[in-house]
Amino acid sequence: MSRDRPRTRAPRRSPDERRAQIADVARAIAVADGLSAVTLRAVAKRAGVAPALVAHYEPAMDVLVARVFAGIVADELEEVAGLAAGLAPRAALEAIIATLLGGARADVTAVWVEAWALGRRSEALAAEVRAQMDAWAALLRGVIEAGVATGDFSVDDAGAAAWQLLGMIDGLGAQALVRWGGAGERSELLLRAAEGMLGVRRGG
Amino acid sequence: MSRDRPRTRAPRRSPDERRAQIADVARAIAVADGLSAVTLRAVAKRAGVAPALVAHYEPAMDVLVARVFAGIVADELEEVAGLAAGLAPRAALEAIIATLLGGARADVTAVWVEAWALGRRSEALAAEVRAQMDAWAALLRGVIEAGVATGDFSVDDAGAAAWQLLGMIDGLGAQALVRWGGAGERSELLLRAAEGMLGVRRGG
DNA sequence: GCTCTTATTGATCAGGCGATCAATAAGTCG
DNA sequence: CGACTTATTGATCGCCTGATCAATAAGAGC
Repeated sequence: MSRDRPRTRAPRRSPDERRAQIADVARAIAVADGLSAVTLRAVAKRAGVAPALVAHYEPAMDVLVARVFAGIVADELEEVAGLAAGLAPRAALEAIIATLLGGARADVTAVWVEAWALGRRSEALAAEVRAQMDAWAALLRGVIEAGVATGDFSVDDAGAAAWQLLGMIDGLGAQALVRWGGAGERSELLLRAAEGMLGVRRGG
Repeated sequence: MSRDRPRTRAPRRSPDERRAQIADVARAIAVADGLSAVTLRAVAKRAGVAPALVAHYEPAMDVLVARVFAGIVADELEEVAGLAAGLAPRAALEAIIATLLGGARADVTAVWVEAWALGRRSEALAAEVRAQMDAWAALLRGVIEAGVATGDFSVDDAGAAAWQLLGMIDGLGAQALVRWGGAGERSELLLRAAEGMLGVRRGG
């Protein structure tokens, strides 16, 4: 009951354990309340530890924030990549779009938007944002190139198309944070737009 | 040279003048350094006035921030609407996309992204974001409906398509903040995507 | 059980934020 | 010229942020 106020000194842990705990706590805060809620004191409080200890393990908070962002986003990428792995290009495209716009991912999208905004003032975060965008674009480019190879897609520059598709996905996801038409309708329309961009033969 | 430190009391102005000056200064700060840089003290400093005076005219800073956001975005909307006013649906679509993604609008896009993020913590701003998104969607819906009427476009739900298109534009604009392929290529691909979504007969 | 390494902490600094209020001074009106 | 309205200010409060450092105590190894 009175456990939340740390009257007692936090139990001594190995640096690795403590580091891991801090990372976990920071991530939980980011998902729940946004990247900007990942502060020295918030992390310390939730970890049941003095603020100075967090500062000890994380000498610069913006680096921690950048790492938290990277972790969240990379996990989602991995999940989606696994999902699309065995599928044919058209099916993979559909699966990716449906998954990302399916709703229930609003928290990750919020993290993206906030990272974009905060990245203007944190070089560490900005660099990580660029890296994660690269990774996503690479995934999409792979799918598009596969589709070009099979003849499903017809596009000159797969890399450019991948960036474009990524932008469209991000934009619609962000929009969903504020206003939602039905999720089904959203992915349906985006799929048609993507097909138009990728030169899919309609009804194929 | 030493004018930036206001050794002397600011000249007395009529409330309307002062209000207008504060609004102007706040807007300039937002465009240059982002919405989150619009603080009581920053506005006061740049206006050459004591912080308390700004607080006097703007009892709640988040309301000022929301108003600044609305002003910036509404002006852009008006500009683009005027641009598309006389054009046929296809040409209007092209003009809107080319203008918004043409580059040189990175500052406005940054304001959008930041408003999205900050809106999570400022109800005043969130409401304004919703209102401005509504206005943009209405503009796009008008163009789409006109296109459907002329037979240029073929789409079931013009409203849904408008939201979708808006999301795509926002996403690509935001993406351009971080990474840019050529601007020309960007609008070209988006146009194709939009055509796919709107059911444009290719080569028409 | 004693020693010694080190994980942990309290205190504190320097800075930023929004907001409030009595005091001041600049004009305006009689 | 004097009185009065009010635009403007300085001082201050309370809260937040990241960061630093000497002091403390927990636990491992001998």
